[in-house]
Amino acid sequence: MLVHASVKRPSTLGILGTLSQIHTASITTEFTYNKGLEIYGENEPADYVYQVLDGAVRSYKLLSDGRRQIGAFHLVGDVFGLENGVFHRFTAEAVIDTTVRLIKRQSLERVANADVSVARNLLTMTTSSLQHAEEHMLLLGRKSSMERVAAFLLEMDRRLNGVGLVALPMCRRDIADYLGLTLETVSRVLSKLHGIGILNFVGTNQREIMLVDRRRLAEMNV
Amino acid sequence: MLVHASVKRPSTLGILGTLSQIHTASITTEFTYNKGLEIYGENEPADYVYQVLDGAVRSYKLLSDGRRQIGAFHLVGDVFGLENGVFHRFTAEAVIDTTVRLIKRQSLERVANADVSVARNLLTMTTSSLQHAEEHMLLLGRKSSMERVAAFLLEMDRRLNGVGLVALPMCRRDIADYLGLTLETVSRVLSKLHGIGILNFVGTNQREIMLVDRRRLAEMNV
DNA sequence: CGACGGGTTGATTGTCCTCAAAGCCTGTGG
DNA sequence: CCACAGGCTTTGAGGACAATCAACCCGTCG
Repeated sequence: MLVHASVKRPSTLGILGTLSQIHTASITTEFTYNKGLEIYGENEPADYVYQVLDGAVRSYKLLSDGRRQIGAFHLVGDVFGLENGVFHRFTAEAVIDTTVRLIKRQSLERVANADVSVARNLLTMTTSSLQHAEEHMLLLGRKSSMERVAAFLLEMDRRLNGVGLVALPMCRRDIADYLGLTLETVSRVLSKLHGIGILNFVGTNQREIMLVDRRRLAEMNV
Repeated sequence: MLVHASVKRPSTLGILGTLSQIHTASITTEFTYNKGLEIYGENEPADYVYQVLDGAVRSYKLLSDGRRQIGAFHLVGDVFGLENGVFHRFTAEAVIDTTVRLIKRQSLERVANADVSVARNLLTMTTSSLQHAEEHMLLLGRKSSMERVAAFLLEMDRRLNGVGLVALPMCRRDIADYLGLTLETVSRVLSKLHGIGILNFVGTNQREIMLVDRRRLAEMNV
């Protein structure tokens, strides 16, 4: 695997496209990370805020013995690395080859201090991260392996257009570390869901999943 | 148990005492909830924001079959119910008799729209909730029962003044639902920690805990 | 006193983890 | 074109940790 990151064309878009209020000359840059590359590390200075243009990113924390908890996957369009603080609280890595747009945190803060609507936008994005984390605590604390996987598939379906055909960018281990399970358990549950006719595997690798019966899947998600 | 809530003296303090920027005439009110009383329910309109003046509050979500995940305990000084949205995402209940200060969400938003420093304060509070949730995902997803209880005791010690004597306001079931365990497991782990000389039970009920060896406790928290 | 809420402890069960092996696909190099 | 290595996934067997079910204890309060 190639292990390097390449700078692409700089641009002067509204901040991360999402904070469209800012049409001042805030310079944003594009950057491509190869699969597996670290974008930033936990406790590193949070100098930039990112948006996924193509690909997928995992944000995770590690325990000292290597146990990993993925807090979120960031898909196309998602903003991540917005810490509202000096340091990153997660490590972020490219799940597959991934292109991001980035902007200096300082530029963002400068504008937010002057413009209330931008500040409110930062608050909205932070709140939606919080909401996701709150739902995920419920999943991690109280749901069975079956319920976790069902919730995961429905979340991915929703976020990847919701057409019932889910092309997962991440491997079983990533899914497991997101759901607080082992990769074997994830694999077993998926096999079981396949066995009872709720999903089918499409194509050659096992990452493309057709949700045959989303109603029944939703029922498993309590 | 008495089941009623009583209004106390209204006051015109800076918003919740915490958002001290607001010395406008934003009316705040005090209110007392008896032990076990609901302060607001999940999905109810979020008309007020609260601050604990005395007592303790639990915020939780329920699954349809009654499984409960407590997302946070709110202790004296903490602000809660700040949803930045129209609806509450948790149910909040008084763990013990609890007095809160409250302010209308609308007043808060009105000021935040005019004053960037207030908006930034809302963002800071939301960010610190997010940070707590992120740490808690790691705990719920990847830590053993021993590690969870150790983390809990250290968190409570820190938030209740950090003198090593922890007077827990909540019962074992609340702790369990916060840590993603059963009350029996919590009890067993506490007994074990007592057995190996890390903590002592003080007084007649089992809620007052002396942390004899915080260093060793911290080591269990990975 | 007796009921009740809260806590501890014991016995057993069950879910998920661990360890292990094998299959499949991709890419690489002869 | 084939052989082979490596990454990823599945599947099986056995084990461990926490859940479940149950009994009992202790204070408090009516």
